Amino acid sequence: MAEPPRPFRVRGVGSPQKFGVAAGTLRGLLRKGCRLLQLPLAGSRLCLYEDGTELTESYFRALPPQTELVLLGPGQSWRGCASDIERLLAALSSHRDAVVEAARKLLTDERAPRRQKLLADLIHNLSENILAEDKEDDKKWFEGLESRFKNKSSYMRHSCESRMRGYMREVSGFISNVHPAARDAYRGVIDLMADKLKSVKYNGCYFDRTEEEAARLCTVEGWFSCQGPFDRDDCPCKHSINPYSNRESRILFSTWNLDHIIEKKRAVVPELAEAVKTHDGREVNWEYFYQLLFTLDNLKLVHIACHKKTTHNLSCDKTKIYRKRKQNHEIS
DNA sequence: GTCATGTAGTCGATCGTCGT
DNA sequence: ACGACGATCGACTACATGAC
Repeated sequence: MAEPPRPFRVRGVGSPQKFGVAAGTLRGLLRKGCRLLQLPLAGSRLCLYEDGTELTESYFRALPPQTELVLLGPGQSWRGCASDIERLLAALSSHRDAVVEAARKLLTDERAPRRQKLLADLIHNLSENILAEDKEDDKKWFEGLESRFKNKSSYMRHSCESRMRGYMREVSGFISNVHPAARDAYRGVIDLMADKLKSVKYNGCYFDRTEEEAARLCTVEGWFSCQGPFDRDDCPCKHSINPYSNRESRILFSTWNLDHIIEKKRAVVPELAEAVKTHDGREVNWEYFYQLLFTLDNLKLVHIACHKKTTHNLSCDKTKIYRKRKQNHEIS
């Protein structure tokens, strides 16, 4: 029985131009592709654009429609698009200073906003100094910051710490909304959480690229990836940023948010207030609330476009609000 | 408009370290 | 012991966007 034709995107090695080609079999697709790109059928193969895997008939049948493919003529090879990008980057960076200078010259006379943006983005991308860490090696990065900051990582740490302190402040500020009879208990929980926060240095490690891998949110070079909206597993736009790269990225990074999956103000803090009020002799599991408020268990780093300020409609896990009763007595 | 979600920055008090 | 200095930290201000 003949397979129904499915559409694919086919390009050659030499040019990025893509053609829409439909076929039901690998053989059929190859034939049409060769005609389009004027390649001999003998010795030509098709492979995945993404990683260069050569197609077999059975692999072909499993491909989703619109998969991007590269048609290889005899003797040609394709190692995947990564090599494409890397070739481009290598070509650019070997003439980096010259390219930047040329782009700057063009930009001074450029009036069209679209071209202005392209040039500015190019300059921006090429004038990064990602690896520089200390102030003397990248003075521009520190412009506008307090003089006490001497290296990039310590500033990034500070910015994370101050976010955490802000959360803590908000928890403390809620005490006026706590039932008067429960305020002492609430204060007790605040103190425990504050001590814990202090002992882990306000989780400043999340933004610090010099931290060990398990502790930081970024790569060792300082790249952060958007973790996507609270109700998704990934970022649909693949947002990423390296605030260590230049001053502009540093400033831009401040618009990225640590978003509480279970919302701090709508859910966690009110639940904590309720828990200390109606504990019925049970011990409030402050560590659970600590996790929700201050740790990556409940925090996602998101690009502002992935920050949904709408109600999340998530509530705390009722089974974790109180400590489990002790099964056996402690021996002192 | 108000309140919620976030953010950065300034100011001043306090703490800790270092050198005299 | 004392002062200088930087780091730390809370209180405060100001800003943006979204929901209602």
